[in-house]
Amino acid sequence: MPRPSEPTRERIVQAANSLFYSEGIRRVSVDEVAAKAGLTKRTLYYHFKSKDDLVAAYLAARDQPNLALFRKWFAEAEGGLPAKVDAIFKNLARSARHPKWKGCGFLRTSAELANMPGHPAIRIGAAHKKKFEDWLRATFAEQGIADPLKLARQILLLLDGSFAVVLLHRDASYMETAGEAARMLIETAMGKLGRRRS
Amino acid sequence: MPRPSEPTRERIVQAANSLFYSEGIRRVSVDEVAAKAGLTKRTLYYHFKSKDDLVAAYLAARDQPNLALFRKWFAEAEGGLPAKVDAIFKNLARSARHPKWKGCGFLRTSAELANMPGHPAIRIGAAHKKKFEDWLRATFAEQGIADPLKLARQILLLLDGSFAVVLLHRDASYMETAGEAARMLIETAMGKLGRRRS
DNA sequence: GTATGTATACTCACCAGTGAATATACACAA
DNA sequence: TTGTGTATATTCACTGGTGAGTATACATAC
Repeated sequence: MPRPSEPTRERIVQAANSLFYSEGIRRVSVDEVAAKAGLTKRTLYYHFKSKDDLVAAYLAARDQPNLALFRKWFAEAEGGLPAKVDAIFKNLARSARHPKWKGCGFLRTSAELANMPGHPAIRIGAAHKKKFEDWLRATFAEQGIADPLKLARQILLLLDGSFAVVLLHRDASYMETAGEAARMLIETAMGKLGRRRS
Repeated sequence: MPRPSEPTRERIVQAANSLFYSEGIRRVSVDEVAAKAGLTKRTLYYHFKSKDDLVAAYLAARDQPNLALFRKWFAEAEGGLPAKVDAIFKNLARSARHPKWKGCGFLRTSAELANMPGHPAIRIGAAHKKKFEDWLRATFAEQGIADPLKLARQILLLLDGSFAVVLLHRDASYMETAGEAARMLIETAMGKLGRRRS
């Protein structure tokens, strides 16, 4: 059946997403992706010019939904800035307890491609993290925080650290530890910590 | 020439270390490791029973030296606890600027093997991080910090976060940002922050 | 009747692991 | 001191399997 066109491409990307994310890009063959999408490899190569191209599409497809989720968790949380950021880590901890969770697709791809610094997939990952950092920075700036970029980067470090550590230890409680640290850094930056000790 | 025995095994592990670290365990073939070590694949398989076994040996060989380096940087740094921990991040930033630097071998391997949670290589990586965390915790406990484990985990998160982020962005300045965050968390835990704002 | 898709069936390269044979060093015996 | 056995160490040549990418042909829609 010809003529599905865009739906077909979409189906391939979804199959790639599912397989690449859960098993890694090197371990999964193009044939497997094609089979999962319900078509042959040759058809897949009609829609994508190479496996690298497919990998890039896989990551590009994760960009927006991931960011949207973070923004949603932030927006829906009760409380001030520290609590709203903390909510991101709490929600992430919940996700991380699902057995199919395998860390951050962008970071894992960058780890697999560490010997190819200019690879398109890495640029997509870097852009993704940059967008998250930018959003945090803008949010902190709105709240009048003195060095919003620095704080945004610190939160990003805690976030990506918890992806890595939780993946290694399979212990989602590290996400909550990261959230607490984030809270504390934000509170400090907001100058709310003078009242802590006596 | 028989009779080198241990030196030979050592040479293989060093070749594996160099190749696996710089290109990833999946991308490097056993033949390549053997060639780099100056012998044939069959000889390599005399010393190691499988590629997985070789990967495990590669990581096991990185465990002690890595930890020793962190302890050395800590010990040699001037100043109090925050400054000594910060020194680890500063030194790491210096390492990370070398072009051959490719992040943390343990984390990258765990990212490549994310679909095999029980893999020996992952257990070695997890044990390595645990050792680092334990050392930090003990150090903080000696200084009378209230919740030394929590603080140790927060530092670990910043450390591993900076590995991941610097690898992705190829921007070592994130290491220094992580160091600042670590400093701040330690100072807060030491109760030295009350004097900051009027 | 030409664009767009899709499938069958291939090529060529690579790769983990093995079979069978060989070379060396050392122990002990003659 | 010279021979001989045995564990150690190494090689060459191979197998079975997989993987990325392609040549060619066929089908459908407009």
